Amino acid sequence: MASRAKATIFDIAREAGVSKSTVSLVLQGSGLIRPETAVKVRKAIEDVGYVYNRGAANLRKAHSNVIGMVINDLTNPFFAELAVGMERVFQSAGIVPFIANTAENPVRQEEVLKSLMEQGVAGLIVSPARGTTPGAFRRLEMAGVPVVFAMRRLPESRIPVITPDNHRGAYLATAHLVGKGHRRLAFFGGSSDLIVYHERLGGFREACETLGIDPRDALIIEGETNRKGGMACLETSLAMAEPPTAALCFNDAVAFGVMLALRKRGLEPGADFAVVGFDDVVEAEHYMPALTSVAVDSAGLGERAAHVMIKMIQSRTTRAEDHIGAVNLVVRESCGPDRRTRNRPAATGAAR
Amino acid sequence: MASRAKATIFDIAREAGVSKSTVSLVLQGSGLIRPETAVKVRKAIEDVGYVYNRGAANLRKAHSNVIGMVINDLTNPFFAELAVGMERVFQSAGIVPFIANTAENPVRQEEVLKSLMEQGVAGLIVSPARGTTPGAFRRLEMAGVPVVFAMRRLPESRIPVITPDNHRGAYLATAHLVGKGHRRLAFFGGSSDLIVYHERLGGFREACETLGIDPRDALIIEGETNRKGGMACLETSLAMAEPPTAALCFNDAVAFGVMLALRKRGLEPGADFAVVGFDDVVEAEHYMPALTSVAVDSAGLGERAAHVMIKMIQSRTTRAEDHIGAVNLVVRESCGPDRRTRNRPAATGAAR
DNA sequence: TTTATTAAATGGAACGTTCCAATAAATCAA
DNA sequence: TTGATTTATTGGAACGTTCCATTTAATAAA
Repeated sequence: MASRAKATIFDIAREAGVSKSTVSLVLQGSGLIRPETAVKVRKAIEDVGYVYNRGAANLRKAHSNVIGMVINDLTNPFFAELAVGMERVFQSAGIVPFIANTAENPVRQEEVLKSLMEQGVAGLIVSPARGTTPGAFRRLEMAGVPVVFAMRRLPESRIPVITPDNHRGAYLATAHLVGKGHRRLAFFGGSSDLIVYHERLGGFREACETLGIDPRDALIIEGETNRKGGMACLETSLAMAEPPTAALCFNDAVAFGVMLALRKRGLEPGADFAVVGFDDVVEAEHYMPALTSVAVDSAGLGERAAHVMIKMIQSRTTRAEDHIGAVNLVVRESCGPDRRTRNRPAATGAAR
Repeated sequence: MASRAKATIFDIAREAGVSKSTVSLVLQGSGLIRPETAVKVRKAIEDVGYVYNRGAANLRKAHSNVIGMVINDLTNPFFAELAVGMERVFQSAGIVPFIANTAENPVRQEEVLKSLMEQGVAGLIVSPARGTTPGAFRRLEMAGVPVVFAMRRLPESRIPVITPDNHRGAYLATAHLVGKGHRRLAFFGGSSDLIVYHERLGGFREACETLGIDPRDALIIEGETNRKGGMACLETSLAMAEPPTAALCFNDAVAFGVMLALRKRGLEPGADFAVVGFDDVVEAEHYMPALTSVAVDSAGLGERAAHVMIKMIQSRTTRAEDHIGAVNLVVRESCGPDRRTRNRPAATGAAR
């Protein structure tokens, strides 16, 4: 039961027979106090069941040891990994990250951001919700709180960004498909309100152009960025006069949807229709067939974002370099050669 | 650039030509101030770029509006859903949940808990890390902070618990397998340091007993609670003299592992070996074949936990009723009848 | 008009820390 | 011994709020 009025440093002081200042010093691990005094104080701390009041401390101290990470979709394993990567580095720096979910809702995001600010966070790592208005972060800039964007960027914003090289990833994946002999390609899923979409689509387009794919043979179908979206995209594409034989998907979830839809039609992903995903979530490896995907190392990006944040806090600046993370194509079993190609033999892929 | 010394209510007061108390009242939405004064103040708040300092406020106020949720594995979509459920109800109650991940590490958990306490949270919802010592929450009890456990419980603890009915879920699933004609059953994955394990295993055992399965035909293999663990369990079981024909898995991840391992051996999950999962994560539905699983409604449990927490905070108590959430078996395609059974025809399952 | 009542605004103390300047005690140099 | 220096400890002010008790202004009742 217990729980009398919360214990403060004064209670500790009384218990240990020293002054509040001494207690404070012990709490901060100052070397100024005599070791014996320190143990005495520490015992008292234990005895009175003291819990440190960081709010009170922050009133005097320059800044707090908490940073907020604001994530647009916690249920996406991809973002969860990002979070885990960040936590790794923050933990070893003795700072505690609090995660908040915006569920892809700008209004919710506004609330979360406000609340985190009020809590006095030292910095913010944000994967902005879709539809975030450019002005949404002006308050934070005004307040001088360091912010870094992770995975997603906002148009016309001076906030540093940590993202994978989406353009290159899409280029690599597309080139892989072309190398397998595919000539009628599709880009499935995503929508143009996402900058990531333009980046990935850009890589796809450039690859098509460079490698001599007729623009009319590069089909683009927007759609939701989940399994359902993928299924819909496939259906739409197969209903066309000359359907594609391979698709690069906006992300792995879309790719899974495409594979599901193929199976439903009695087609075998990989053999009958090649599909490449993006993000390389853990599931990709365990799928049937295993999904070829562009690995973005989200945990690594999370670590990177955390490091940048720590740097910003230490140098008390609100600016930092962007960081574009390397990507690489992980070739698995979801894209075989184009069966209908017979004029030129399929290039030997790096499948293993 | 901006960001002069942080603005306080005094700055607002000066700007608006009122007293700090008036500003405070406006901030709290008190009806005592004249509307015109209020707008004047609100304008000043905007102008000076004020951000509320909740730490300072909490120094006087009874308690804060933040509650912490401490989760043992954020990368498990199951827990992410739990989090999402909680957020839904907290949001509408105007309280902000901060999520922290312990990565199944008791030491990390200790740190996280400490940090949250120092931050002055109003309450804590915890899914304790594996290997948590019973004493780990004594400090919290002493401090009188309301705590509820979600999904997992601790031995000999008086902290209220919100969990699914694991025993019943396992019973249902086992009965389903028996109904399909299986007589040599296995329970795959999990380990005895988890109370959940004992609950689920208990349901399995009771069903076997009640439904006349020879105890020697009820095989129990512990293992990691992920895909790898599932694969290992299957291998071990098939190496036995009289291998089982069906398995109830500790959770869906284990079940996915089992299915993967079956495929690798050229066996068809469902037809050649029946497998049932537990938790019914979203993937279960989309797997190939779709996984029969015990649905636990994690989002619902999250909502429930949040409600209980709110009640506890309001009635300033640290006690509450446990809540055992209903479960139901979602029958899909991963368990057909036992092919080797021919003495008695398989009971018609509730497959749809 | 005077007085009582209500409405609006205010000053001051308190919340639990940190940190500076000051003191007290111990050690050293002369 | 005395003063200077170092080592430990301490009191007080400050941080940005809230809330109570007051004051002031406006309105109603007499």
